[in-house]
Amino acid sequence: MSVSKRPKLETVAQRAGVSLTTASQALRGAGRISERTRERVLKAAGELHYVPDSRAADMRSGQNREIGFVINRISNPFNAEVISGVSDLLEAEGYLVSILDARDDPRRQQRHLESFIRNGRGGLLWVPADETPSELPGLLRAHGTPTVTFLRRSTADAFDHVGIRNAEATQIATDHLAQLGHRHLAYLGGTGANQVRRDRINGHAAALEQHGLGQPLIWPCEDGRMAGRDAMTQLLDARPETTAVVCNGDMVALGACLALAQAGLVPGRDVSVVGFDGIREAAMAAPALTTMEVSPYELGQGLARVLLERIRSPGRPTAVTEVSAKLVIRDSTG
Amino acid sequence: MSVSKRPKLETVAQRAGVSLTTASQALRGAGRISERTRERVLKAAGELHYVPDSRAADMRSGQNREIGFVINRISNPFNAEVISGVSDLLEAEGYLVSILDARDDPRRQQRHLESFIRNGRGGLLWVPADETPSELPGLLRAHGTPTVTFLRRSTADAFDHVGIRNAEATQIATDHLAQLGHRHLAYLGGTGANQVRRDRINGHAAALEQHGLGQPLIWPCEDGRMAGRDAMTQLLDARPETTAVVCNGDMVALGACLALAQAGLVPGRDVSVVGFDGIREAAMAAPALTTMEVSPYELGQGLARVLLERIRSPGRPTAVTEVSAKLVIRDSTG
DNA sequence: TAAGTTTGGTATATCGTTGCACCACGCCCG
DNA sequence: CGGGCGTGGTGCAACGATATACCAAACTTA
Repeated sequence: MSVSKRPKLETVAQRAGVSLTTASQALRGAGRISERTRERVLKAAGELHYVPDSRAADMRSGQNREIGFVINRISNPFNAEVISGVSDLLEAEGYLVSILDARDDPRRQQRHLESFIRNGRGGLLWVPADETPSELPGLLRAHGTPTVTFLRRSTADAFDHVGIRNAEATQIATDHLAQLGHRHLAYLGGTGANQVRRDRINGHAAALEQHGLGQPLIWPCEDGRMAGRDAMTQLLDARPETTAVVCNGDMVALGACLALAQAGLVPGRDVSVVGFDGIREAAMAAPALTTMEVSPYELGQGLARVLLERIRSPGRPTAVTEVSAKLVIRDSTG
Repeated sequence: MSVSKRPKLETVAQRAGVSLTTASQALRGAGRISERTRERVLKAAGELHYVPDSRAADMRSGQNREIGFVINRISNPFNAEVISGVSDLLEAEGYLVSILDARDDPRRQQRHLESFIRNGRGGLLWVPADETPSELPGLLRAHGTPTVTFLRRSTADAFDHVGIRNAEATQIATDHLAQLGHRHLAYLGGTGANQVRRDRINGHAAALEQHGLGQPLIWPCEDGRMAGRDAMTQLLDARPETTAVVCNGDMVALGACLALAQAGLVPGRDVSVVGFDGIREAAMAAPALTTMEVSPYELGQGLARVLLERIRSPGRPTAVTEVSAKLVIRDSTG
């Protein structure tokens, strides 16, 4: 089978016996075209499997309905649920959302953002990687790309932002544990010194201080179930007096529960575990996970809405939206 | 701050005091440009944060370095690992890979593919959803889009394809269990009647017959850990004589192990579980999962290679590549 | 020294589409 | 019957880049 070329508007126009402009208008429903002609054009287009080349169209019209979402670790359910929310809302508005996974690698992120600019997308949702070179925000601004940062703020806060009230959330979580009578807590998960984790640890520390429980015990680990399990196992070994952990994410928390079970301990009875995110599995796991719920799907929708507003009125001042996490008490604390 | 317009080549050329063509060539390293001039152009481009608009460039040159990957459920670690493999290889070749998650919804898939064609990507990797309207392959062919289907073949097999020898794999898995002495097996997971699942069930059935173990017991469920857990719990309840299950995926298998543990049973001692995929967690879980390993990351790289060949020589006949899954015996069988 | 060759650079057409100005025609109305 | 208007459509420039042909000057070479 030979390789067919992409059909173009010119061919459609010829087949329908009209001019290029008429064909274009007929297909778009613009201009003033008689019903009879429009049908002829539509028929010709259908027969040729014509689909307009929106790169050419966008170039001419200055429009662009492609949105990029640069995120890290799409396999994390929290991210996947956010992506669902973003996609559903933007697709309903006629946009195409394409996902670029930087996997927390600043170099990959850089490549993705440059490709993104090169391919002239209409808008960008971006979770900045931990070590983002400061020239990137400048680059994005210079191109006037409508941009919303998510979760982590870029150094230059010249963009709209949607995030979580991290300190507040971990403070509530820690307070919950303290009120249950726990005296030896730990903060489990996360690595490095990004703003999000710093805020969460600060909130944790503030609550500890409030209850007179001293300095926080920070136990870092990668994000993920297995990493959480292994870290918790080590923590149990090194600090057996620990009876409660606040986790940096639900996956880590689920891993921690796994470690407890393997050690013959019961989450929620012997050791309490609080998660963070509110992924669907948290509610279904056994034991069901107490967590600081942020409703990732809805969060994604909110994020998408902010981007739409930015696209529709580029001039407005940038806005920062922060949502509160809600303590959902289930069986992993007690 | 006002919204800046995207810098264009013309501005760069003016600033460097050269013609449009010279600027273009200097930036691309094409043509014959003196070192001195090239540096002037590069400097000007840097100062303006210039990034070429590859829509315009591709349009003129007929090139296109954007690849779309239409897949279902990016949160499944198997898919995520495949995506990593695909991205790493294609990005090294200078392509941009964007992910479109159809979430197994034929309508979403349709929208994504149409957007894809509209935006004129350079190549397509595609896991066809279960119920794919037959006009889609025709549409793709009419546009000459280099396309490789993955895992599931589209009805019209006019595309290159990379898949797994499914029947062979489940036959090996089932044989392994039969040789361990199991007599009451079940096939756990998957829904609907797609080709992949049918093949796997056929392989399972063939091995059963070979060992004189009668008809297969099919126990469907959605893909995912919690779904696998719940299905296994029901299976244990309905068919307590079952001592071994072949699973449609590692996530289901991990869920099955969860169900066993909750029922006070030990995977690999009381009931044997074989997974399918070979995701990283399979090796790290407790108990470590026996599985039919297909090395998703490498599989993704192979998939990307097939697409590259198709792009580089569009005329060659289409090829079907099938990889064998390898039985990796760990602790969940015995 | 005339003719060829290399070096460094420019002018112009072109990719596929849309925006805009404009035109031909028929009709209505004073 | 001339002017205004609505209807249906066309032609051309433009979006931002690259491909191609071409050109002027400097340098070889016979």
